Amino acid sequence: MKQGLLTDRQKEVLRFRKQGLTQQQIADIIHTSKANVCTIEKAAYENIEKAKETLEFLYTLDATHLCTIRSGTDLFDAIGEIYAEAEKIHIKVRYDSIGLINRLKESNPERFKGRFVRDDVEVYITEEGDLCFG
Amino acid sequence: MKQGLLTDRQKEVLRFRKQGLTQQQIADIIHTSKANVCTIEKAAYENIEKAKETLEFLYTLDATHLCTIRSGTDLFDAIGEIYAEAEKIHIKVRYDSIGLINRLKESNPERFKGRFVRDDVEVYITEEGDLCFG
DNA sequence: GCATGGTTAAATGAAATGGTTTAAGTTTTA
DNA sequence: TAAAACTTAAACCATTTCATTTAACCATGC
Repeated sequence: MKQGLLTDRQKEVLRFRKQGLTQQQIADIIHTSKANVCTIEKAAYENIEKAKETLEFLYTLDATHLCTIRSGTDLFDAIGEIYAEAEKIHIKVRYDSIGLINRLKESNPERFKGRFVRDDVEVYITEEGDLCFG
Repeated sequence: MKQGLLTDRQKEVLRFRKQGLTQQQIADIIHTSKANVCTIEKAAYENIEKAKETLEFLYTLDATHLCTIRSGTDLFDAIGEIYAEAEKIHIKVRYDSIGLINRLKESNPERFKGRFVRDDVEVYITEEGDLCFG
């Protein structure tokens, strides 16, 4: 059965990985080679990427591009920029500073290092003031 | 090119639809039958569903199930329940009431009708107090 | 050096997906 | 009610995807 993008095999491997098993250990359990476990895991992450990109497209469908937060930017400067840009187009952002930082961080936790942005972040906003990040 | 789950064809159709065109109008523009536009559009929504399910799986991988908000529940009762359940397992929710309602609503806007929940919503929480909805 | 953990490339077969047509159905609405 | 809008089913073919194997390749740590 395949509910979602991930195959049963891929979910199985991800779960074992989450438990801290090595690829070799997993290979032994599911009776295949570690190379295969590696490729299955890799395919899983590619599928997850695709899923994220798909939903991002959805956002851009009814949201307009607000601004780009450049890599290296301080988080607090970033939210300042977001508020400023939103004001320019007369949309009130639906989040306070704290909420905004939380939204940013949870959109893709790996993208932040402490107070700094690691990669460029595209910011979209809906007419209702909801934010999406790409 | 296919960046994400949706094919170029599918994105094209979704964009035209967002502009309010009928399937027949789109069919004329892209030189095919309206039946085909229908199936393309349908496939697009199936892919979007898959994308959502995929990310939901990711959440459940490192989040634990907190509670189920039953269809018909008042939103304000729902957030009360969420706070109560989180307290039981000694996790502090990372959102205030307003932020929590926003998170809920944007997780799947069609699922809410005014102050009420239309379909059951599964609530997951991470150790850090982040919430996900399934 | 050599065991361990991880990654990569090439090849293969089975399964699925995507776009298409044709043709038969609903539902909506003017 | 009749036209317009939308949905569904069946069949076709080309392309892609998945899991798999084998065999090689980089690190790291002892």
